Amino acid sequence: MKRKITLKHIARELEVSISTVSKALKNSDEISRDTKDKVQAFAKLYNYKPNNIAISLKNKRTKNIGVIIPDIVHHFFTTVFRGIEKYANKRGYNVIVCVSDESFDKEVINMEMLANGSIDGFIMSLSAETQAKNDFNHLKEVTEQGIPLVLFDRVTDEILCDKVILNDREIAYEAVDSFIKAGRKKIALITTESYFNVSISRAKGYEEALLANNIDLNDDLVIVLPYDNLDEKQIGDFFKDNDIDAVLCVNEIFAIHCMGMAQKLGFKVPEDIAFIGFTDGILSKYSKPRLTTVAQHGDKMGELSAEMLIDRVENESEETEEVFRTEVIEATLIKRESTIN
Amino acid sequence: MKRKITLKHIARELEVSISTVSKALKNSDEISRDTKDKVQAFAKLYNYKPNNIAISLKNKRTKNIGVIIPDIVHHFFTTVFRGIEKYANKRGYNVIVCVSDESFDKEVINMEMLANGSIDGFIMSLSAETQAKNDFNHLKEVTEQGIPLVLFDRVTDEILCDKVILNDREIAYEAVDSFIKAGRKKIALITTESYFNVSISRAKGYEEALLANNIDLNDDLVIVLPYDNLDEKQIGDFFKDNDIDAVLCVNEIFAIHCMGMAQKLGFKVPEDIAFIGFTDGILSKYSKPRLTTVAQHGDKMGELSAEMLIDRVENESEETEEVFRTEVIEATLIKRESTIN
DNA sequence: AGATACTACGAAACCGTTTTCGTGTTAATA
DNA sequence: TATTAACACGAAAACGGTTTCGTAGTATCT
Repeated sequence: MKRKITLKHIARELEVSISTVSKALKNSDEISRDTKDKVQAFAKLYNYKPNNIAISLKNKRTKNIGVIIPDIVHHFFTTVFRGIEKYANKRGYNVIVCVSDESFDKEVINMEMLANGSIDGFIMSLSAETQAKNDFNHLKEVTEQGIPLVLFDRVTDEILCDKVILNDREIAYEAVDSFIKAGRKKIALITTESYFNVSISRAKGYEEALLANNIDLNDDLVIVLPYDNLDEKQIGDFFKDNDIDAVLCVNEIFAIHCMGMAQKLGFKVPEDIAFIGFTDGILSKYSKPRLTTVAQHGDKMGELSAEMLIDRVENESEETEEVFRTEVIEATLIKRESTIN
Repeated sequence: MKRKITLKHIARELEVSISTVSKALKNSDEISRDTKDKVQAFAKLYNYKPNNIAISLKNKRTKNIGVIIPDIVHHFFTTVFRGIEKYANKRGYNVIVCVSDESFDKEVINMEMLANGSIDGFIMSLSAETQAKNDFNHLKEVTEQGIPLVLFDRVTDEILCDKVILNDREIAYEAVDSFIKAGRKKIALITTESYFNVSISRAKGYEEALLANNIDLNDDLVIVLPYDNLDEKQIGDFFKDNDIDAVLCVNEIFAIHCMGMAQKLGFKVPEDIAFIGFTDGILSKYSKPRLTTVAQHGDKMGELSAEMLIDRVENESEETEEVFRTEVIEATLIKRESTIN
């Protein structure tokens, strides 16, 4: 077992000082050609690689970024993560992932674990609990320490930092508008608890589209479901008790699930009821009928988040008045069979 | 912006030495009650937290583990990752993830990035390209340096290290046997290129089950599909040209895809053809009919991998002759509608 | 009173780098 | 020949901790 070799070893072996070795490996012109050759050859022979930790300590830069997401087994977050990882790697950064599991406490613990030198900056999406509690002190502490932070998708106005969001309102408007253009008028919205900022935006787009088309809002056509543990009966009743010809769902699971329930009740999709869901995941592509969805372009969101974070990390020098950006990713409507008639 | 406070700051402020501060914070009984109180109060007031990087350098332990997986947007790997992250966090470790994207080169680069001090050990699953090339020098180098390594699922005999695998052969046997017990005899296998160790095992289980039931092997009933970019025609022809009443697919996408194609051709599932797939992902739960699958218990696999890795990391002291373990996770057959008749 | 033993703390080494600054040697210049 | 400049290198500090060891001062014991 050949242990890692250090500058000290090389120095001792070659009977020069550590500083000389360090400089020689960096091709400093303070060092003679001869010495450089000797050192470089030796280093290559023994496969010397500088110790990242030591460099991090010296530079106060880890080249690691911390990502905290509510859930990893979830298509949207997974694609965002993939975008982050891809971009970060390209710029020589590694990614440390923590999963908050939608829990406020875990989010706090994870941030604290990472905030003590392990990472140069955070990319995160708020947990459900954090949004419900409306408590962002852990984020404040981090930003006050000067650690760059980028929030994506589930963001909050309470924190000043860079953000990357989806044009949720506009795309929901567009989706509902497309229903109306196709001659549908009894349009339902299936959403989550309102503390999700994205749900609020999507609901707003839904309402605006209806109003713009002179359709009255009808509270009966809006149903709020828990994030998990869907109640079959509640959904079934919703379809039975209301006269509905189109449904916008704020996520993919809701859409697939509700579409399934509606079909079970005898409704034809899209003839009787059309469906559009958010998140263009794998379920939408393989469902029957294939589901029309809002593609959130998680990859792009992740890449952009990583770019914004790394740029800020690397330019923290310019202590100009910090001016934060909020970038908007344009969602697109992927039309499939659940809306064609 | 309050910058991070260090031992040095506290020492200077309280007019004691750095060593005293360090010991006081660790409640050393070398330090008087008075001094300890003073230091601890001050530290709490200014929210002192030791710098992880400095500790890592000193201890030669980062409390980070590196995870390299071929793909993150893939249910099985995602659940394994979740298991790893959950367990690792419980033991105070963070997880750095790199995605090899099924590429040999990326796998190598990622390993090298992490092997220079960033992590205490690796958990990985081989990329398709690595398995095809059969080149494992990057793994050898890492293990020779004494960095613990755990391989899961896609493993190789070429490398001596801890491993966590699925009882692929046995569960494939069980699946095929269940087809036969249900009266089916014309059983197809839809698999991937044979350099995947798991595909080989599954094929073996398939064959053994047939032979054990006195059914002759028929090469026509075994089809090899590329990992992505499925060819509709090829699959359609497969069902048209052969007389098939049951299909075992080595992954979920193949299963869903092929089941869809078969239905499109007019076959009834499960009446005409029954399907079983590997990976109990979200597709299987929402498909029509719902798909019978082999649950690989990725979470458990991840947890076990992390446990084995961390145990080894923390016991590297006991330089006993290294004896490596290969643990087997028992897959289970989740029976759903695609096999009930 | 002198030897001994605690107590409470500080100096310094160490982890593995980078980087500044100082210096001995040689070569070029006045 | 004395001065200066260039060259090639090493010592040491620094990053932020931990830990070993040495010691001044006081308390205890004979």
